[in-house]
Amino acid sequence: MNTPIETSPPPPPRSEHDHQKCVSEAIGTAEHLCVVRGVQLTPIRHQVLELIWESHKAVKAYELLDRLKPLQSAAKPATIYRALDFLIEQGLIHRVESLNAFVGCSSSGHQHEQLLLICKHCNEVEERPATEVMQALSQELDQAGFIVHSKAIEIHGICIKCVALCNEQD
Amino acid sequence: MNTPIETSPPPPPRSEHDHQKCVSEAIGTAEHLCVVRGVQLTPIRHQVLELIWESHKAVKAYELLDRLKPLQSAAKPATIYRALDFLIEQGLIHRVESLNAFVGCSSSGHQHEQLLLICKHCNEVEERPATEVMQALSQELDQAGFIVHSKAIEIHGICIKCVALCNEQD
DNA sequence: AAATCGGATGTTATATTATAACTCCCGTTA
DNA sequence: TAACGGGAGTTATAATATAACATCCGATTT
Repeated sequence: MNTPIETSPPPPPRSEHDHQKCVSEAIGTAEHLCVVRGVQLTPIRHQVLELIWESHKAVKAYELLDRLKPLQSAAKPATIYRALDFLIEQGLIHRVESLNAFVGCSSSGHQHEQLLLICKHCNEVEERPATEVMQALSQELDQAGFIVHSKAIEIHGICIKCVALCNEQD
Repeated sequence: MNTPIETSPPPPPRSEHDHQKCVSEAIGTAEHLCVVRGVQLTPIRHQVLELIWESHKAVKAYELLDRLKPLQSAAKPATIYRALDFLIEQGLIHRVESLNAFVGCSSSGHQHEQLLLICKHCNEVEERPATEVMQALSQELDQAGFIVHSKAIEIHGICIKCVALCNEQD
């Protein structure tokens, strides 16, 4: 019982998941949402979103700038920050406040406010809807009489993939 | 039945609470903890802590620097950042990640990780232990197999005191 | 076609936040 | 006294972010 050679896709390089799928879903959703909302996912914004989605790691603005320059030779800090502002407004990326960095949002259409689990080892950021946490949080905020505009819930530590690999302390 | 003049303290300026009590408790706790832990709450560190405790607002590092200079003419950015690093390490202040700012911690002795409710109107920061939220969060993180090092839970909005005052949008 | 308008981008400059690296001082200890 | 270690002084610079104004370009109106 051999695996059929002709249909098996090449495995993703160093990771266990099909990252192309992550990217195409995210970009596809973004394109769709922007059409629906009547806003422009311009070439620059599209490129920045793609650069962010090259990995699940949080990326710095100036790192994005360096990576954008080969594609947009006129790119300056304002170029990046404007694109980031747009992508955040549209809920297509998260700003990771505790890192001054940015990461793609997997649930752009749905609720945007999630737990972010930030791994110090691999630097990847995992989003979790964490409905029970959010529910308890809503209750707490109601009790406090606090009118919420936005939430940043950022947990730093070691992700499950890295826990296995790293037994030295961080 | 007149109030006894000789014992009534002057009311705190624009606020409903006895802020001197906040300050003296915080400073007292800090002094005590530093002795217990065998670390030095040096004059500079003490002054920075006092400056932070002048209000419940989140304060910027360079704003603290400006306010420290009259007391420590040699103060430079490093002076402030070293003091802030120390105070954070000792759990005496919070760094508000989403503002790049700092605020006193009211529960220095106890658990340090709390909800921070950050009012956009008055800029004050309220800490809340929010045990139910924290419990749900612990469960969520256990389920995710994530080893926690630190948490930042920051909610932006309008606090209950300001909701009454401000009906224009923010 | 010309005028105009708004959104996006180009461009220059600068503000804000934070750290590196090296020195000095001072009190403790070997 | 010498060595050490923590705290602070000092200089320089890195990293992050925004302001302000000019230009371009496509859509709409005149």
